[in-house]
Amino acid sequence: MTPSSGQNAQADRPHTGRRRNERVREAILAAAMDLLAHSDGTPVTVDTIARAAGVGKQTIYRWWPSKGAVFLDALSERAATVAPEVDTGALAGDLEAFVTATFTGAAAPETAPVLRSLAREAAHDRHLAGMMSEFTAARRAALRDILERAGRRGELAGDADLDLMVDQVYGVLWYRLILDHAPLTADVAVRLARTLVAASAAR
Amino acid sequence: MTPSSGQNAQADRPHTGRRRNERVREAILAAAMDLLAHSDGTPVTVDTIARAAGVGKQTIYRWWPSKGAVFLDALSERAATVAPEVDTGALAGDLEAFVTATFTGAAAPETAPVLRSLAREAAHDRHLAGMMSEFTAARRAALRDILERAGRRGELAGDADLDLMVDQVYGVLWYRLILDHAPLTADVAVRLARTLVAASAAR
DNA sequence: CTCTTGCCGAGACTTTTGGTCTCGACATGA
DNA sequence: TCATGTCGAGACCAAAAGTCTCGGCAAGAG
Repeated sequence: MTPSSGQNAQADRPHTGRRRNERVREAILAAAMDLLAHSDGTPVTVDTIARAAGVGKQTIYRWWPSKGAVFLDALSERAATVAPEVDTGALAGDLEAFVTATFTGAAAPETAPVLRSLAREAAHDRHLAGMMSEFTAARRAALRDILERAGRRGELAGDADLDLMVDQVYGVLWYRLILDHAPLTADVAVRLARTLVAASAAR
Repeated sequence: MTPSSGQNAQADRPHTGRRRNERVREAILAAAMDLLAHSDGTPVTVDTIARAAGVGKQTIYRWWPSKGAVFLDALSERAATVAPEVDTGALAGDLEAFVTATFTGAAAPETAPVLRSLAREAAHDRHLAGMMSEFTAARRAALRDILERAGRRGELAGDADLDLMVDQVYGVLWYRLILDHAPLTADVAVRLARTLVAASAAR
C-alpha cells in the first residue's frame, strides 16, 4: 500500500522517456541461445551473455528476474517447434505424430543443449524452476488432451491411467535427454507410442 | 614421473602417524544425510555440513573430492534399499517386484529429498555427475537383466526394445521424483510393470 | 618414553558467479 | 527544452566451493 496520491500513481501516469529498445532484447536472447547451444559444458554466465550481446548486465536484470528466465524466454521464442495439435481421428495416429514431433524437436542439435542447460539452471534457480513447472505442466496437458479425446471415442480401457501414460512419454524424453545414454529418435518415439496404445487399448 | 628415489617413495613407505578416525567419517555422512533429508529447499552447503558434524571443512575435502561425492557416499551407505534381485520365474512377477521396490524405495520420505538434492548437485558438479552416471547405469543394467532373462525364456516379442522399457521405468521414476506432480506409489509401479509386460509379450 | 608422521578442528583466504547499485550518455515524447 | 526512463559500463556485494595454514594431538616406531 502506502499510496502517494490518487489511487495508483504508476498505473495512471502514461509512459514517458526513452522506450525499450527491441533490438537489445533480441540481441540478448540470441546471445543466450547461441552460447547455450555451443556451450562445451561450461556453464553460461550472465557476464558472458552481456558481453556477447554487447549489453550492460543491468539491462538484462531490468527485464528478466534471473538468468534462467532469460534462457526460458529465449527457448520459448523458438518453441514454434511445439508439437502440432494434430487430430487424425485415431489414437495411434495422434500419439505417434505428437511423440515423434516432441522427441525429434527436443533432440534436435540446436535445442537439446538448451534444454539440458535449462534443466541445470532450474536446479539452482527458484524462479526458473517455477517457470519450468508451468512449462512442463502445459506440455503434459497437451498430451493428455489427445488421450482424453481417445477415451471419449472409447478407444481406451476404462482403467487406463492417462497421467502415467503422459509421464512415460516425458519421463523417457527428459531421462534420455539429460543422461544422454540412448537416442531420442523418431524410431524410438514410434515404438513408445505403439507401446502405449497397445497397453491401454479397450478390451 | 619425477621420481624422487627408488620407485615410488609414497607407496613403499608404510603408513605412520595418526590414522583416519572412522567416527569422523560417520559423523560427516550422517550430518549430510540429515541435512539433505530435512532441507527446506535451501541448498545444503559444505560449511553447514562441517558445522553440523562438528568437523573442519578441510577434513571433508581431505577424503572426498567434492560436496556431491559426500552426498553420493552417504546415499550409497544406506542404499541397502537397492532392489532385491528376485527371480519368480516369470517376467510379470519379477518386474512388478523390482519396480515396486524401486519406486517405493525412492519415494520414501527419508530418501526422496536426498535423491532430489543429489540430482540438483549433479547439475553443477562434474565429479558427481560422472558418479551418478555410473550409478544410474548400474541400476538400468539390473533391470535389463530381468528383461533379458525373460527374453531367454521366450516371454518377449522378438522386436521388443529392452532399453526403451528400462528407460520407461527410470524415466517415470526420476520425472515424478523431481517434478513432484504425481505420486510414486506401489500402485503406480504395478500399473507400469503390467503395461510393459502387456506391450512386450511374445505374440 | 620420545619422536616423527599425519589426522583433526578452526578459520582465514581465494575465486567464481549471481545479482545490485551508480553513473554519465542519450533517446523520447510532452 | 526538459523530465523521464533506457542504455552500456563497471564497481560493488554476498554466497558458496574449494584451498591453505596453523596449533593440537593421536598413533605407531624405535
